[in-house]
Amino acid sequence: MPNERVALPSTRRSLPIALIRAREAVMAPIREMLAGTGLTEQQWRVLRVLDEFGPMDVSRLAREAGLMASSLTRIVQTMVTDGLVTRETSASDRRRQVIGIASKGQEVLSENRDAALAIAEDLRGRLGERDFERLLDLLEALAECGPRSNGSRNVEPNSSGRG
Amino acid sequence: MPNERVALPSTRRSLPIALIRAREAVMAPIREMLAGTGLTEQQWRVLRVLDEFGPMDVSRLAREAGLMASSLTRIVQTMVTDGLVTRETSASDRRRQVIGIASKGQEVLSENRDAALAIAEDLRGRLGERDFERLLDLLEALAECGPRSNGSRNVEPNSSGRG
DNA sequence: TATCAATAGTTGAGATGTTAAGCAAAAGCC
DNA sequence: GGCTTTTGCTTAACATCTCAACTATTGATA
Repeated sequence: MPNERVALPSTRRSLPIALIRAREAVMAPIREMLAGTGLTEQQWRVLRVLDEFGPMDVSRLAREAGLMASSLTRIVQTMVTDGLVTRETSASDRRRQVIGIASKGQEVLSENRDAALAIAEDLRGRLGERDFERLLDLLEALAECGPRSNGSRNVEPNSSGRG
Repeated sequence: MPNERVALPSTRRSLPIALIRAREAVMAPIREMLAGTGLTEQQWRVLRVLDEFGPMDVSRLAREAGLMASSLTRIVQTMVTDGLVTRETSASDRRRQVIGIASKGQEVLSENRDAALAIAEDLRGRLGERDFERLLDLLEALAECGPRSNGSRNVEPNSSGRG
């Protein structure tokens, strides 16, 4: 029998779960599109960002594509091997790795541009122009009120067991 | 240099990326809360669902918690080992595995209930009551128009009445 | 009864998410 | 210059995601 003591908000109206379900629905057609290319959804995002803004270092690429730097390191390694992107050390700052689109990456983008556009417009149509924009605004507001609101970095020096 | 041929929507207004960023912001305080417990965010969701609805089989648990059945199999295995949940074969259908909360799971829930409630209310406050509800409605609508274009799958009559 | 299809759950493999630790280059300071 | 701190990226370890293949049970069928 469910616990009645404090009544947490229902998981049916839980933001974490709702965000996961929504992402699942949004990604379904994109994954279907990518199935024929051998790309993962993350690799596709990397190409999309580089296509929009041009070559950039790993840090910015991670930020723009919504990926963690540690994940991106591995993703880029695979993509370099597959001829999708290029990677070279920056001349002005040898710490930075500048990532750019390689020929095969351009091919994949060209071949899937129309399909991707159709998927985006279909989604926009289903939700409605107004709700679509409102949703993006709300998600952006949500992201803003998170980690970057201020310092307040809670440092708990614990590390209890659980190896 | 960016490709100009068709102009895909900007990644700055991309739903997949926006959803990931929003989830990141929402999960940050929850992860901080869970850091002291040794639970992952998925394990916490499992406990939350079982706490709200009581024992259930793996399929429904996966649906309610927004997890894939294959992931849940492994998550439950770990949680059984850690004494967080129980697992027993259903008497009426031996294919089904019924999952319930174990004593240690109840403990974790009790110990973190207040903190979880505070996090949820803080988020609600930051976004504002109206936007918070609107966001949940929009995310639900998005999830509905995804894999099953069926529509009308809504169980609750609260859909989009108000402005 | 034997058989086939559907369902519930599990497992395997490869890729990503998450955290912590590590290294090299750059920036700041004496 | 020599020293310390910060920054950018990488690696390691473990958990999860995703897809595909698999087992076991159930239900339908002849």
